[in-house]
Amino acid sequence: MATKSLSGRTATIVDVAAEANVSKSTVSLVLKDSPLIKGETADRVKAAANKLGYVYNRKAGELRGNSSNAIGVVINDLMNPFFAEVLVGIERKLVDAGYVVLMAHTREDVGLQDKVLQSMREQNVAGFMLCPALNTSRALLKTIQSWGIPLTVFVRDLGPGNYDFAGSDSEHGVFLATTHLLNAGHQKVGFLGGQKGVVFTRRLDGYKKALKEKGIPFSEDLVFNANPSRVGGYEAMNAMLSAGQQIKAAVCYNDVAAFGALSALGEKGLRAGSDFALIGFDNILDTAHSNPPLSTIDIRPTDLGEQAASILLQRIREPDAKRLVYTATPTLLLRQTA
Amino acid sequence: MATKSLSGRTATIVDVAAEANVSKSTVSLVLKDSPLIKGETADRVKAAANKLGYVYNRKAGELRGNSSNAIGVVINDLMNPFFAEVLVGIERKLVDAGYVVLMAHTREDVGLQDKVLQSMREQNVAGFMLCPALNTSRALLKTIQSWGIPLTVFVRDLGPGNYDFAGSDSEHGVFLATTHLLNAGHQKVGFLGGQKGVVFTRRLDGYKKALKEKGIPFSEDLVFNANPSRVGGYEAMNAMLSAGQQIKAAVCYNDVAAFGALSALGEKGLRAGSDFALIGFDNILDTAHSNPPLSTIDIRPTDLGEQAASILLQRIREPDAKRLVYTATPTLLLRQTA
DNA sequence: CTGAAAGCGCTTACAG
DNA sequence: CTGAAAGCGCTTACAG
Repeated sequence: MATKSLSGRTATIVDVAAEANVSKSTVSLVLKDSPLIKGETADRVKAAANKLGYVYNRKAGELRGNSSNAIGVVINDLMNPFFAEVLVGIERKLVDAGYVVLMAHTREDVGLQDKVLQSMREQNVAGFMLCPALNTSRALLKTIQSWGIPLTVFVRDLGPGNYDFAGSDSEHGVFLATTHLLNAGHQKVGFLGGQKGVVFTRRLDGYKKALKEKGIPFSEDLVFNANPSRVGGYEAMNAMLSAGQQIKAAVCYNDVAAFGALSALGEKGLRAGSDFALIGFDNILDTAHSNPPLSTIDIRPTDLGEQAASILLQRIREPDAKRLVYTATPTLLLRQTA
Repeated sequence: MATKSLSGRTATIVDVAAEANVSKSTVSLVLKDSPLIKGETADRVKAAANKLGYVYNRKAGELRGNSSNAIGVVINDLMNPFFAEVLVGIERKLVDAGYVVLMAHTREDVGLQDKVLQSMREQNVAGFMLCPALNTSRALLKTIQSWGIPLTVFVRDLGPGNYDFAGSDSEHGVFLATTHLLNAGHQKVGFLGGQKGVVFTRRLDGYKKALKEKGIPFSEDLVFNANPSRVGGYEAMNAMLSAGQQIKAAVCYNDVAAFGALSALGEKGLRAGSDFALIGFDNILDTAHSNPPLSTIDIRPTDLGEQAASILLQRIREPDAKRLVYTATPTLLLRQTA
């Protein structure tokens, strides 16, 4: 029996062809459900493949056809739930479309980022989804583009230029949050957390714009920088509280910083919502059941991931389409902290 | 010039060979820094490769050599920070070892899980890292083993059997937490969150064991099942509070459920630590700055991920080594909620 | 120390 | 409707 002859070796289309008494071209055609092969033959081939435990060798197929079904996704801060949620959206969309995701986590290390990008290139990915590490040089854009592999940048942009991008309207989001706090009668609204990068600048711009519209001068003294993390938010809130400025309201760089702030507030016996008004940014899942539930700017993280992936898929289909962009419209979501 | 002749096409070792006036075998050898080729020749080849913008085609190399540098990692609940942290550990270890990770998220969908596993198999992965979806059949183990691809299961085991595994001592962890609460003088200690699967059973066993050691009878009435999520924890705590049982202490299935519980407590004006004693499980990053900071059972999630990856790497090196297991020793980490 | 040759497992025109 | 043949870009004995 043909089965015996394999002896350990994994079956190939040649084995299947022999077992089914057809040529390997026929097997190849059957595997992709080509209408060229008549039903009876196809059935025979499938039975043979089954019998031999044949597994398609995608590597060989792709080498020959010069195709690829892998997408390289690079994320920098998976410890932040926001990015985990975005990744879930990306993965879902990509897998639904028949792709497979090559994932890399670079923890803001530009050198590592270069390395994984290069590695993904060697793997011959069909496209890149990149959320650039904090100090990424704009030159990276040209480099990747010169490789001729579709790219969509997400969340953090790389400055002006002709590249596909999916993100949110940071400026408008913070504008909404700040305006809400100002309208609620707070004279001094602080800005808490975050410190560098394009996103920070945009968010601070939204804050400034809201102040300006109310005729309130911007003051650096109300801005408390910190890592966009829980610890960062915690420290920034402590700094804010001990600055002797009587600040009673703040908009946060992101939800995770807001959580840290909530912790600092609680430690001082203060309750967000009554003693201090706080608004986050992102609307990660955790915000719905934090203590207390956080008011935030909703940019639907998972949906953002799906949209970003959709852009890449469209770019792959239409390499010459003009610039593709998705900007999540932020929405003010009031819960209990403001 | 050779460069011109490529015209769009991407350079191969044949092009590099022509440019450097050597054979393609020599180029191949130079690319892997073989000592067989003398320095001068190697330099010439490298210069040529550089000049042509040559990119190694790993797919072709692996096809020929029947090797693979991709590891398939399947996660089920990336929205839970615990798994995100484990994934970070896995990814770090694997990338350090020169591998690339093919990641899939199956959101507890057994059908999807089968599909992605199959897809990864076609990609010819060098190994699998699997955290099985909740209702995974034990038969999956045999299936994957029959494929002859190294596998390490992590966090959720698949029952008794001869397979590599990395997890934590759930029973002992919950035992420590329960005992601590009991020793603190709490008569009624509740068990909050979680509801099915091997991990749940183990954790509940630890709870029972602690009670037994103190001569306290186990009562189903103190167990409040719920999804191992924030909402779940929130609802379970509400049920616990309104059960009219005067429960003042509880150990939680995991940190995320504990966060939900914290939220429910806060809503009722209760402060964990003084009004209610609460202990989580996992020690995810968020616990250090929750409101208030959560006492928990530390199993070092990222480290767990690294250990799990190490096991797979070792299995790849030594296919015939005997069963490899890592069990994180849980440690009681007291912060402010207990 | 380097080259010629065979082959990894597929796909894709091209015949018939 | 199916088969024979060439080739995707590498690697690896084998000569020399």
